[in-house]
Formats: sequence, structure tokens, C-alpha cells
Amino acid sequence: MCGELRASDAGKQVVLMGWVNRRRDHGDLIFLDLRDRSGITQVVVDKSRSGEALEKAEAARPEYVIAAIGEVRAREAGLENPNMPTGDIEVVVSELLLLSDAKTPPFSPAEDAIQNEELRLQYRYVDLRRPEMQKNFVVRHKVTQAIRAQLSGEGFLEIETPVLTRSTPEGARDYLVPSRVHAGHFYALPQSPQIFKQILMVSGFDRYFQVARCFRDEDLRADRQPEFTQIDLEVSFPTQDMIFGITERFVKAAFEAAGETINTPFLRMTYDEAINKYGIDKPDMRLPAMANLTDVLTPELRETLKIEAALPVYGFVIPGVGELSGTARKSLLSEIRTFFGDSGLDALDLVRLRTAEQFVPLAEEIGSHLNATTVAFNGNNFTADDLAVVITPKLGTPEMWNFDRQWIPKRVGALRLELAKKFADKHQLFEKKGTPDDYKFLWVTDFPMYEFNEEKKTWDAAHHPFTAPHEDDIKSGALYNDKGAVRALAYDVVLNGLELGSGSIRIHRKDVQSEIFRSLGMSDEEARERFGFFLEALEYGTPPHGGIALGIDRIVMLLAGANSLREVIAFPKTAKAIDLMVDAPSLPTEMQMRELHLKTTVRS
RNA sequence: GGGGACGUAGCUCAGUUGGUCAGAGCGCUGCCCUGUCACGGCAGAGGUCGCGGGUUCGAGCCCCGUCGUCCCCGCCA
Repeated sequence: MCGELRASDAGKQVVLMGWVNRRRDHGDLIFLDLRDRSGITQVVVDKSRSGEALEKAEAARPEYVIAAIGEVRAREAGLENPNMPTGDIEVVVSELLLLSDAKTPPFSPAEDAIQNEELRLQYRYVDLRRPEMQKNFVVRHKVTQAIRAQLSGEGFLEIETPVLTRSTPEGARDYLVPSRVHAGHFYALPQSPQIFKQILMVSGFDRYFQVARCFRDEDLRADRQPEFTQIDLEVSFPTQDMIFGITERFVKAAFEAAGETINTPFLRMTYDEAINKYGIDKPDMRLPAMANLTDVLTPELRETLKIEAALPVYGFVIPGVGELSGTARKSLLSEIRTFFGDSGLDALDLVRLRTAEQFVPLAEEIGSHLNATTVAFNGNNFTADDLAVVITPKLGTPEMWNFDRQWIPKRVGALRLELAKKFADKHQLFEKKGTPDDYKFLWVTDFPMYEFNEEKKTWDAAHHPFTAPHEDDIKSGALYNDKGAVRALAYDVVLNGLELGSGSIRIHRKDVQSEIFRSLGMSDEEARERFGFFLEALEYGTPPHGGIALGIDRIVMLLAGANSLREVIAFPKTAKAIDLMVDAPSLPTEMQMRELHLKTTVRS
């Protein structure tokens, strides 16, 4: 292929087929760069060798598909191109075939990425020709193959589950597909294979996995598409540690397939710890934790800093920010106030903002505490280049932060991320160093079982309603009288602040499952209506089981160094869930509507 | 549902205070060129300034609306 020939191939007769990347026309001598997914080779068409070939080369334009028949020749000294892997050779053409001509594309695959993503998506087939995109899909292929090989090697069976099915328990909006045969009835596309994989456990396939397409009709983000791919697995007779081990091994295999080394086992942290130290359930471990300074501050310090005795105080450090000018500090302060200032509730006040060396003695204790936290969590030293930020609520609003203990750490954690993002580009905070430390994996464990729904005044399942509660929290009775305190056997795997996947140990006893449905305010009838088949399955001999699902798109995105899933999905959708190439969604014909027993309230 | 950025030639973008402001580079087309590799030279074509309305003697520029793309919040594991 075009990218494979080397000096050792000199003298060989070859046929190269590919796209014209560039043409350099010297009159009676024409160079064509021929491109396929393996790379680019220079093809030389010399009139003195073949006048016919030269005529065809003159007619060739970028993106024509051609076949070049000729001999591989080592380039003469001084004519090599050290910038190309094939730069030591060229193919001297004896015959040229124009296999396909091409309109001038709206942008050239020979160029680097163009800015106009609308055009890229509309002409995706041209965009995908770009070596960068081809590289991404090679990575994607290698990653999925490595995962398949690893899991197969550990005794997992790959089993497919339906796409036309009924609502799954994740709680996002469903994509619905009308049934022609059953008037007024709809299939739902699965938000995950959750129920099926659990039933596969009931069926005795004790180790299942699937590269599964999932569908969720929610608004998009750079890291969220309406359809995405998960590596989904489930295991019978598991422990949490078993799931963690399996996951760590296949993630390691996936990263190695992409040429990256990572550290295992992953770090672990409980949900509570994550909220308290990072203010978020998916901490970016490349940044030092924040510190709760509330109990650290002496009365004298509080006096000096004018912080009332009872007020909580949080601090955090953004590393590598460097010296800030007075103006920069002022504008940063006002940015922080803007950040906090919208809701009225979160009227926090910034009391001190200094680089470390400017810490006056009175504030040293803050610095040293932040430093200790930093050392404890990141192995870094706290230096003068680090930016220390200390946050406390405004005076006179104590009831505000008492109703929800997580409220302040979450806000401060959000600011921490915001500032990190702000300084990241300037100070290369997240630049890869080519070491395993580029990838900070983390297990977040012991998620709460329930979360309170403020609007409906009910308790919802934080994960999904098949998640098993902690044994201890069943025994202690918390399950019945203190829902907010119940911990679930649910876990997330987080990489550099991005949620890669989540899973749980499931409920395998029908009585516990019914109790959970009840506690979620779901009546027996409702539970039967939605999941009756599943509850029944549980009654026919269910092994303890649990599993996890990781987003392959996100893994590949990180490995490809991309900022958006669209770079690693061949035919992705826009922020409004439109496929610009095929122009989907589209209006059905009247005939289709009739057959499907549908009427729409919208006029076309 | 809300907030922000962007929209001028195929692409990337410039366009000042409303008055030669319809421009550049790349690409494209034609001609020339036997050692280029982002080839080079000469010539040329190419515009509903996203769309609609308004203000004005006059709008790419100001106002209102609308559409599209991207980012974020809400939402979503």
C-alpha cells in the first residue's frame, strides 16, 4: 500500500492505488502524491518514459482515484524527503490508470483540519480521508479488539441483546420506534443492555460482555452523543474487587493497544471523600485536592481574616500558575465573584488570594495545610508558582449551607475546575508527559443509593433501581429510616475528571428488589408493568451478579487526544442531534405514517 | 428550556465612526515549466456579506426577529 514502501523495496514492480493527494506539474514531469489509509507515496510520471501516462497525470486532479503501475526506485542523494516515511523512494510510472475522477472537494483531505465542522460533517467521507481521522479509527479498532481479546481470554462470552426493546431503567428519555403490527405501540431503543445482561446471568452465562450501542434522547455535549458505544459486561458471583480487577485488566490492554502505559490498580476513593476533597463525584486527580480549612483556622486567624467563627472555609491550589500582576489578580477576583454571584444563595466571598510566597505569616497555616493536602494527594510540593484560593461564605447566611453539606464543596469544586481550565492552556497544566501519570484513573465507590428529588419530594435511585445497597446499611435499618445515608454497591471509573463508566453489584433477591421499588415510591403494579418480566426472572434462581459498562467513545477520544466524541465516531450528530450528511431525522412519507398508525401535531 | 461565541468567495479570514469596503491568502480554471514534495511563474473566474424585516438619503457595519454550527448550564451515567 501507499505508506508501506521503503528503500529495501527498490527495484520491485508495484501497482499502487489510491487518491491523488497533491499534484506537482513540471510540464513534462509530474509528481503525484498518492494517498491511502496507510500513508502517502510520491509517484513520478516522466514523459520520456510514457507519454500516455503523462497525459493522464495532467488530467488528474486532487482526490481522483488512480492506479500507478511502475517500479519502486530509491531516490537519488539530495532528493529524499525526510518528512515522509516513504521519502527515500518513489514509484516511477510506466502506466497510469484513472479509476475515478472527483469534483473539487469543499475542503482538502491534504490540509490539516478545517475549522468548519458543519462542512466536515456534511462531507464526512472527505473528512474521514484525512490521515488524522484515519488514525483515530485505527486506534478505535485496536482498542475494541484488545478489549474483546482480553475479555474472551478471561472466559467472557460476547452476546448481543436487542435494539428494538422496551424502556430500560436509566432514566433518560427514550428513543421510540412505532410498531406497524401493533397499532399505538412503540419499541424503545435501549439506553443500555442493563436488564438483558442481568437476565443473561439468570440464564447461566456467568461472564457476558458486549460492545453495545446505547441510545439516550438527551441534549448533547462534546462528550455526549445520542447514540454511543459501551463495553458492557456482567459477572455472576462477583465481588466489587473482582469487577475492578477485570476492568483494570481490559482497560490496561486497551491502552497498551494504543501504545500507552497506565498504572494499575487504579486509585480508589469513596463518593463522600470525592465530594469533600474535590467537590465533584468525578475528581480530576491531576489536580491537588481542595482543603476544608474550617477547623484548621485558629480564632486569631479568623480575627485577622475577618471570618466569623462558625463559617466554613475552603481552600484549593491550582499548580503552575506563576506570579499574577495586581491587575490580573483583580480581574481574577471579579471573575470568581461573577462565578459565584448568580444564584443569590452562593454569595461566597473570597478572602485571600495570593501566590504562595506572598503568604503573610498569618496565612501561613492555610498555606501549610493546603501544602499538606497537596503532598498527601498528589505527591507534589506546594511552590511559589501555585495559586492558592481561599473561599468562605459571606457573613450572616449560616442556614444556607447547613441544609446541604455538599453544597459548598460542590460550588468550590466547580470553581476549582473552572480556574484550572482557565489556566490550563497558559500553563500547560494538563500537558501529556508520555508517562503513566498522564492517565489518572480512579474508582469512586459507595455512591449514595438514593437522591432526593426536590421537585417531586421523593427519593430517586441515584444509579438505577437494580443496584444493591450496602449490607451494613440494610442491617442498620438505614434502608428503611434514613434513605439519605444508604450507600449503594455502585462505582464509577473516572479518568482525568471524565467519567468513563459505572456499574454496580445488583440485587439478586426478589424481596429486596421489591422493597427497593417500594422505597422509590413505585407501586407493585407500576413495578410489574415496567419490569414484571424481570422480577419474575429473578424468581427462577438468580445468581448474585454485578457488572460495569465503559464508554468506548470516551476512551478512544482520550487516547486520540481529541476534544470531542465527533472525532472518534465515524458518523456523529450535531449538538441538535442532526446527521448533516444524511440529513436525519427526516419527515416520513404519508404512507409510512398511515402504516404506523401515526399522526403528528406538527405541520411540515 | 437558559447563557455565551461564531456566520463576508469553495476554505481560512480582514473589512475602522454607517459613505470606492466587495478585499487578502489558500484553493479553483487556463497557459508555461524535467526533480518537486505546502513546487514555481503568468493570466483569469469566483460574492443573495446566513435568512427576513426595520432605521437611514445610504447598511457587511445600527436595531428587531429568525436559522445554522460550536461551547456551557439545566437534562443525561
